[in-house]
Amino acid sequence: MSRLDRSLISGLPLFQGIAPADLDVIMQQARSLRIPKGDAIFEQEEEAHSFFLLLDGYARVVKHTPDGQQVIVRYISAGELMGIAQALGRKTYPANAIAVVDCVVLAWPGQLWSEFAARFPSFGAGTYNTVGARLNDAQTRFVEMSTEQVEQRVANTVLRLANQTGKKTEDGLLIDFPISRQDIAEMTGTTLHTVSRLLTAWEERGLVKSGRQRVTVVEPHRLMLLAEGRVEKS
Amino acid sequence: MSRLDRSLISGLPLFQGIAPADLDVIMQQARSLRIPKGDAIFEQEEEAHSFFLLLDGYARVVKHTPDGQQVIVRYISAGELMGIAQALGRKTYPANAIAVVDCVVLAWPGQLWSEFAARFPSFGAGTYNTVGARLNDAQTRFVEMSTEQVEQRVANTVLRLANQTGKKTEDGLLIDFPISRQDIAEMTGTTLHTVSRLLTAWEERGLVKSGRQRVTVVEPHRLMLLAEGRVEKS
DNA sequence: CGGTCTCTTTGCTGCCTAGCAACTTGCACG
DNA sequence: CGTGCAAGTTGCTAGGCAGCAAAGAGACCG
Repeated sequence: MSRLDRSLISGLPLFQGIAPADLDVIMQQARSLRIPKGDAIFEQEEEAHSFFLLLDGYARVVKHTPDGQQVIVRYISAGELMGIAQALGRKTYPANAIAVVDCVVLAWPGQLWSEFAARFPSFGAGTYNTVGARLNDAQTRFVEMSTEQVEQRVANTVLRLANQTGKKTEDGLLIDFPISRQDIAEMTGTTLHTVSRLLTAWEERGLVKSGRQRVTVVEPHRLMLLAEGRVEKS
Repeated sequence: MSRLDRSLISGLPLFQGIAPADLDVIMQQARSLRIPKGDAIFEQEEEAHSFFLLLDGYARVVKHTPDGQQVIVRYISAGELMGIAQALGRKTYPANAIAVVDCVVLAWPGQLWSEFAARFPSFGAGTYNTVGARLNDAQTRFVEMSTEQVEQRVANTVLRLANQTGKKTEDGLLIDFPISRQDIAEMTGTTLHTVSRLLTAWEERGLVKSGRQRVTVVEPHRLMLLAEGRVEKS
């Protein structure tokens, strides 16, 4: 394991207002892990032994249903906490986390969470803001699933991903990690076939460009109108 | 306003381990409100001035979509906290809360939340357990919406409500507050017509009994099988 | 550079369930 | 005790989208 320097985390909002000496203390107790693309960071039902900070890469949070289907709950970007079951009094992780690309994560033993939160109030508050945002997000997506049809849901999801991770290219906003039609289907409660048809239709209208494991939003504004159901469907 | 005694809250899990004298302090800062059936306790987008404890009754948490549809996010039972936006760093309430029957709530000014959490760690931890449970619930329902068809979703929802609030009657478990077909539809992303058809079909098979604003689960076990999709549909 | 595997596209069919409309039931209120 | 309204029921139709199947397109590997 390499030496862990506080500079890895000192720029993150979560650690603002914590003294450099304290950051060193925090880092001393962290382990750094490299997770190859496709490997699990933690798994559903597993005992929550650690909590994690994603330093680099992207991770996918996935829930499995009893009958073997899977649903993508969210994507995690670099700088975000994950696996914070302890903060919510849970004994096990509620989902799987899979590295979408090669990732670097920091891991701390679970019982340290409450210690950190007590010693560094801004850390605790920051975590709970994250939790609040995720709860809000989960409910928003539940409302979407309840009230919108597939095309609007897929449009909303693509827009969210582009906003969360989009990299500017000459064509538009490119989603920054490999994402298949199947992945988008698992986020929106549809099938890869339907997603494929939609992306093709959108591409013909100039809204997006897409290819193998790749989606670029060309015209966010028009796609947003479509997501809101205020224009003709494909 | 009537005198507020600590006995109103001393039995709740949330306040276990807090000294009677401290409970008195907590109660001194509370206002007690009676909310008639149908009135709002707080509203979506409104500034989060208070947080609440439902002392008696049931409340419905509802989100409105921009185009005027509404979705029922959850029901709150007596003894639960609600409107704890402050705990998650939110400035406004994320949804409406409506009294489903005449309710009694305690309200505290929002800024007291962090004070309580700091002085009474078990209170803070209890809140976050609640938040964790709600996040988990929201994600579970999202997965259901993604992977199950209407009949299974309605079955799951009716079972959850019966478990959460069910009163034993000679027929079975009766959901303890008035709930219409439309309400169930708004929890499951379907229409009142479909809910009506399902309840009728279930009643013919002896799984439930239902009437105007009333649902009784007669055979939870068989309904559960149906919810899991392991038996023939109606 | 060819073979293979995964991802993607696309046509066709069928079913679930939304949407509409008309009718019935039951509760509340004067 | 009748009247009115909200809640519930039910038949019919249509459409959105899943499911299946087969072919096409990249990417990776030896």
